[in-house]
Amino acid sequence: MGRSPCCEKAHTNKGAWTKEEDDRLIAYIRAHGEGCWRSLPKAAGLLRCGKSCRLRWINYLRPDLKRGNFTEEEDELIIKLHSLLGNKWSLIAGRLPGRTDNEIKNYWNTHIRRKLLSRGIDPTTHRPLNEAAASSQNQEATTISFASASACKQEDDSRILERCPDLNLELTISPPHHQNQADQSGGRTRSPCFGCSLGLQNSKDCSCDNINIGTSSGSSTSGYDFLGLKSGVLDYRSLEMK
DNA sequence: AATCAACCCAACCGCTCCTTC
DNA sequence: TGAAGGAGCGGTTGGGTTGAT
Repeated sequence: MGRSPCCEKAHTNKGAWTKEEDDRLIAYIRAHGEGCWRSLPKAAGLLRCGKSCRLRWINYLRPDLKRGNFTEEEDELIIKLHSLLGNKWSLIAGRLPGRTDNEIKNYWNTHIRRKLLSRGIDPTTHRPLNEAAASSQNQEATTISFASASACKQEDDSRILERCPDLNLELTISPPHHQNQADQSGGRTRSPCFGCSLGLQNSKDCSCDNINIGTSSGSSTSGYDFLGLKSGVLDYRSLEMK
């Protein structure tokens, strides 16, 4: 029983994508945009599952992807965000323009985990290894993430700030706002620059024209948009507590 | 040069969440 | 209100590549 499969497995290709398949997918999305993934393969003449097409596009073919090695700054940012968000790779990816959740997840598992371990830091709890070992015997969850936030949000917030005082975590929940909204209406998307979205307004990292995206004392109705909730980088749904 | 192990990363799988009816 | 469909997410796997012996 259970759900019907997302596609007819018997007539779909699996495994590595060929150049021809890539070209077909790119051509189709250029012509029609990212529409319904389920129906896309048939429409594009691809013998692939819709999920497979989506993954291929998002992780590999999207034109805005940044290829190449991670910088030291990206490393540190990933570590910092992981300490706050846990394994919420899509949320973390939302803060790293041009990087995908899959890419960051792979990079975490292959590089950063080891890097943290070599520093004597538990990559799961972001605490010193000996301390992490001790607390794990304590049965008390110590990971600071949204997964544990619902029960003790206030406590977590203060702990997060304690560890990352440079990150402004005045989170606000607002209705989803899609980046292409402005595009669709012909307007220019006014999302904050990367620096601003990390709470670095007026710093050297801020490259935007100082759009007021709400520091805590900034815009009256909008709080600070740390996770890009208003800028459309992320959808507020992603922040739901488990 | 051959073999083996470790590493890397693209892709798959199964699940959850959201939307629609 | 609940069921079904679709999209997205995170964990895992498998094949290719690289480095060591």
